[in-house]
Amino acid sequence: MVLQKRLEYGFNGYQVPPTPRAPRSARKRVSSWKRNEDHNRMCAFDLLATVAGKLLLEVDDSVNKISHEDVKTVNESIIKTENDSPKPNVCDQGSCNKSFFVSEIIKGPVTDTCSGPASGITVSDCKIEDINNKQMKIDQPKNGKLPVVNNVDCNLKLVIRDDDDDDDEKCYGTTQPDAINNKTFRARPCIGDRRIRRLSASKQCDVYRNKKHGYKYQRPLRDYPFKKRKLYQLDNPSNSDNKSGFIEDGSGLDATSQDSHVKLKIKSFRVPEFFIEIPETATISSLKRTVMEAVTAIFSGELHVGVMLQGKRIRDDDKTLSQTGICHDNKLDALGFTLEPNELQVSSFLCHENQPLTRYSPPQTVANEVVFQQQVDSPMTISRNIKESDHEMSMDDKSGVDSRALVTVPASNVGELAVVPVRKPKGAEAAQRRIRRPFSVSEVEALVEAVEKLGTGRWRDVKLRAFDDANHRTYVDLKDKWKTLVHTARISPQQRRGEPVPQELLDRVLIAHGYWSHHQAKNQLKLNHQQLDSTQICRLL
DNA sequence: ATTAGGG
DNA sequence: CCCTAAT
Repeated sequence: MVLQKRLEYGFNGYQVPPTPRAPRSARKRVSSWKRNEDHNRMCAFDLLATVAGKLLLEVDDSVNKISHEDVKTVNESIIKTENDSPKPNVCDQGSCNKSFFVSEIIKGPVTDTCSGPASGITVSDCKIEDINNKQMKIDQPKNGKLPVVNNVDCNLKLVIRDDDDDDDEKCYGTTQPDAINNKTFRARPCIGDRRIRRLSASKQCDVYRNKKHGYKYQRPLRDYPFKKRKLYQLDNPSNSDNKSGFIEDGSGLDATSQDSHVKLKIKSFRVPEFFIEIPETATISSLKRTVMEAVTAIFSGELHVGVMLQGKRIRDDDKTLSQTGICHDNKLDALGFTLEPNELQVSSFLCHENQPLTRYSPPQTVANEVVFQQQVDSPMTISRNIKESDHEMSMDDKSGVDSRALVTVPASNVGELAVVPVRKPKGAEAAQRRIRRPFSVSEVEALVEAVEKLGTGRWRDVKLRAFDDANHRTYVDLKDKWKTLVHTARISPQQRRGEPVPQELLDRVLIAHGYWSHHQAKNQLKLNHQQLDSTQICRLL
């Protein structure tokens, strides 16, 4: 179709670094994530392009014909200019999964739920509003050539917090556009056993006129790569009243809370790049509208959110946040342990056109994807200042309910759009490797101390003694760490890597190791003697 | 569920 | 950290 021809969408902007790093061992598991997911998916940008194309249908047909050649030229120019592949395709190289990203997490104290398996993070109730509180006035494109809009940057702010109950209601009620869109952006309160709280989103699109090719948005280069933000604790419910919906810092937050929820703040939701064609005679407002609609399309269906931590894909929905290192560990804190701030990235949003809040249950999909979906009535209504809505991340799921069954994608549209963000079952999908969390010196100290007392054969006790509250440290971990500690203590300091462990501790390690090795040997002898004795006794009898 | 070790 | 045989 002509339309398709005219639609050129590219993606050569920033790309999230490949999640799977070089495998560390021969037993490496290739991240099946990408492999499994990308294939049958239409990337969000495809959809955007499609939507944009539909918008263009509104333009007089004759106009389209007239401008066809120009458009072609424009696209080619762009390709050339951007030094991209001849046919920029967002979905190539599986990059479409990385088209969006959100980062910034607010880490809050966690206790009770840390011990339980978590089903993941659920996000919903998304609102999109013009960050500048401006009402979008859109004019219909008239006629003329078709400029190209590319590099549309969208920034969204998502806030996930554990504020209790009805805050969102308040929020929704306070603003006008929300009253209208309330339903629109309302997602289901629950996805499986995950409870959904609120999420705030805002978005802004900016466009500038490209001298030759029409309108082109230019993303600030300084924004690339996306900034990394540190975690900070947040525990002030009043923040939910923050009109802006943003928490700028963690000051004044209660870090002592025994609350077991993690505060997650998502900021800077960016669409690296995509192309939209509009008539060159389009007005600024019409351009805005087109862009808005295209972007809106992302939210018109469902969004699939991938969670990444420290650049690694978190695939196991049942992994608690603490296990992934997101949680704040009070005990460790009390011990003076320092947990590295973790960065959480939520990425890979896919949308499905014309899929308003429908859901079906693909038996074997999206095991590890957080899904939030929403419905958009009219792009026109999407604007205004930022609203907030929180989402609770429920980690107290023990039901074993398969959250995968809650993924949302109308089967009917699956084939049509080929966008099914469905992950192949691929048998028992290998569990994701845990996030590496190097032992801090204080942890090592605690470990040494415990081992000195308990010996090297009672790792469960060691765990209970010194790492009872460190959910991410299993007794196997402790055993492994001891193993490496012993090794570290034996090699020359020059060969050691990572955070240097005080020699004093290493000395203690060697001492304890020697001592307990002896001990164990002695015990073994004892046992052997006892066995012999009993055997002899039996014989005698 | 733990332990113990190799990978 | 992972994987697992052996307890």
